[in-house]
Amino acid sequence: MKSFKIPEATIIRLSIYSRYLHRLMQQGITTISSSDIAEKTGATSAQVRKDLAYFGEFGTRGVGYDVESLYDSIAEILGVDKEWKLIIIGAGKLGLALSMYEGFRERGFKNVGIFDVDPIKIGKKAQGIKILHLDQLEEVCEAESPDIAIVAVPGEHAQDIVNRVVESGVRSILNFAPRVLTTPIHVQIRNVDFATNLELLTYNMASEDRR
Amino acid sequence: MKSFKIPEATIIRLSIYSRYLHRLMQQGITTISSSDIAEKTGATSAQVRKDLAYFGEFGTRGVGYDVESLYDSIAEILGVDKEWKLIIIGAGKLGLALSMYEGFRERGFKNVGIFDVDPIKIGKKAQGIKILHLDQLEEVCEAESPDIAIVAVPGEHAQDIVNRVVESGVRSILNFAPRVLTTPIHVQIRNVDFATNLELLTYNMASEDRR
DNA sequence: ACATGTGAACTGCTTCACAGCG
DNA sequence: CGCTGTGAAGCAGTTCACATGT
Repeated sequence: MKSFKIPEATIIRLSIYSRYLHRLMQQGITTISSSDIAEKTGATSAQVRKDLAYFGEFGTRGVGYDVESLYDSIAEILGVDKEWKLIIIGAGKLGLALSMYEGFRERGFKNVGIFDVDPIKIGKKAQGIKILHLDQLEEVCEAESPDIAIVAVPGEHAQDIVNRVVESGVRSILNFAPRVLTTPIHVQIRNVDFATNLELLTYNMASEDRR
Repeated sequence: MKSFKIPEATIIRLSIYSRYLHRLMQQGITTISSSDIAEKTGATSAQVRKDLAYFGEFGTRGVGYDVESLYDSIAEILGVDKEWKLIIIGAGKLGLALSMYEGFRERGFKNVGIFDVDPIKIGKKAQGIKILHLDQLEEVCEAESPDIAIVAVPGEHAQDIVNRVVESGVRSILNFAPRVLTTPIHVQIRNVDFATNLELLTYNMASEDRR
C-alpha cells in the first residue's frame, strides 16, 4: 500500500463509493464502471479513478471494477474490516439515536458503553446495553479499551469529557457538541455540527435572495 | 457586499467564529483580535482576516474587532438574522433529538412541523408541536411554506421524501439518511453522514497502525 | 506600535486528455 | 474498442509578508 498524503475529500468519497457498492452487491450486480459509480455518488469518473489510484490498481481496462473485490478493498482501506469499540457519552435523545444507529453494527463498530449523569436514565437499557453513570467512565475504559468516544453532551461539558476520555486512552473522538475542542496531537477529533450545516443552507438562501 | 465565489470552507469557519463571538458577548468582552479568534477556533489569524475580507472591512487597524458588531455582521452574512421555517421528517430518536436541539431556536429557526408514519407516534408532542402523519406533509407545506426540510428517515425512503418536499416548494434540505440524493439544481441539499465521519476516524487509526 | 487588510507565492485538489492494456 | 490509470495543466484555497491605517 502506497503511503502518500491522501486528501480527506478522497476518504469521504471512498466511504460513499463503498456504500453504493454495498447496495450493488445486494442487487447482485458484479461489475461496475467508474462513470457509473461517479453518476450515482455525485462525483466524476476521473475523480473516482484518481481516488482509487492513491491505493493501487483495482480495475480491469476495458471492463471496469469487480463490485465485491472493490468493496472489500475499500473496506480494508477505510479500516472497517476490523472491529472497533466505541463508547457514547450522553444518553439524551441524540446519544440514544446514535446508540441505535444501524450503520454502526453493520460496519463493525461495537458499542461497549453509554454514559450519562441523569439518575432517571441510569440503569435503563439502550440497544441491549445498560446506561451507566459517568463516574464509571474510567473503569469501563480500563476494562474495554475503546477506540472511539462519541461525545453527545451539552457544549459546556464537552471539553471536560474529552479530557477524561483522552486521559483514559481513547484515540479518536466524534464530537456532536457545538464547540471547538482541543486534544493532544495523537488524538484525532472530528466535529459533526448541526448549526453549521444549517447555516450553510441559510447562507446560500440569503445570498440568492440578495441577488 | 461583494459577490465573488466564496469558498464553502469560509462559510463553515464564519459559523464557528460567530459561535465564539456569541460566547465572548456573554462574557462581556468587547474587543477581540484575529489571532485570538484563530486560536480559539482552530484557524490561523490570516485565515480569519481573509475570510472576513470576502465580505468587507470589519476591524480597526492596531486594535482589532468590536465583538458585538462583528457578531452582527457575520449573522447577517450567514442569513441567521432572518427567521427560517423548517420541517422535520421522521420522528425517530434522531428526528426528536433534532426537534429539541437548542441551537435551532437560538439561531432563529422555527419548527413548523414534524412528520412520521408510525401511528404510535402521531399525535404525541415534541417540543410543543404535535407529530403529524406524513400524509399531511403537502398540506402543511402549503400553509406554512417552510424554507428547510430536515430528512431523518431510513435511507430507502429518503429519495421519496426529498421528491415530495421539493415538489412542495422547499428550497433547502438537510439530509441525515446515508444516501446520495438527487435534487433539481435550484434546491440545495447537504448531507450529515455519521458513518462517513466514523470511517474517517477508522481510516486514520488503521493508517497509523499500518506504519 | 500594533493589528488589520491584501497582493503574491505557494500548496494541494480537481479536471483534462491520452497512453496503456485487456 | 472501451475503460482504466496517470502525468500534466488548471483552478481554488491557504499561507506569507508587508503595506496600510489608527
